[in-house]
Amino acid sequence: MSTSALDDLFGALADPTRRALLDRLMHDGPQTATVLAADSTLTRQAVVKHLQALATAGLAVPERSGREVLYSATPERLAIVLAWLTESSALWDRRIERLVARVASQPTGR
Amino acid sequence: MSTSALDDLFGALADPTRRALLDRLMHDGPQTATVLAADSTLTRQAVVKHLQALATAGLAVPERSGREVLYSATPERLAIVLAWLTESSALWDRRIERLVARVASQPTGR
DNA sequence: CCCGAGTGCAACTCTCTGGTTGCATGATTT
DNA sequence: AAATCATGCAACCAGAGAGTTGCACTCGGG
Repeated sequence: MSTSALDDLFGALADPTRRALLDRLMHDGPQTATVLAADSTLTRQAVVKHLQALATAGLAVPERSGREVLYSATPERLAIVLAWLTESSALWDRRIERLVARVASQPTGR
Repeated sequence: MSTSALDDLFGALADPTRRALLDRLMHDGPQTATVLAADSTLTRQAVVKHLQALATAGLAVPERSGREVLYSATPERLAIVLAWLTESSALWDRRIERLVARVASQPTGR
């Protein structure tokens, strides 16, 4: 119901495993779940679940390539978190508010 | 164990009720749990738990005043989230990286 | 065509979490 | 000192989340 984008985003980022996964995707580029699971203590299935969590939060996207599925990081949605951060802490610190205003003024896509 | 600050922060922010509570604290100033529970559908105890979650994340702090306990928002720690955001998305967008560098250059603690 | 690598689905366990209720404790005010 | 109001603590419950295992499916190469 009230599952807002922020819920999914913060929820996804609340798990250290997921943050690590996201980092790997961003640094090393698109990866398959089995590869990611290989140099992890986790099962492939566990990794898949984490990737799906990232996907529903909009932070990653799966793409089929032959018989394997590549997950890529799509961190554009982190802008939503940034927006909340600044908006909600506007009273706290005007500095940040100003900084964010600049970001928002530029095209968000890519 | 590995309960890092980010875990607590993102975890605390993942709940819409908690975000709403934090907003109220920031906008209306320090409030007591019973007051907050009054204009909410939740029990006082539920509110207390949420406030404690915010407290362990460092986003709020309880202060005793007579027989009541006032919770105040301490959003300075949101800077940690901001830091992670920019640091981890540095590859994604250099723009934000630059913006954050400025914030970091200024004294954080009031 | 068939085998293997990779993925998807489902069931199951365990723990954490959001929420409740009930009662005990501590401070205020009369 | 007593009644009151707010907080604190503990037990308890239902549901979500993290993780595992097992098996079925599908695509690609020999």
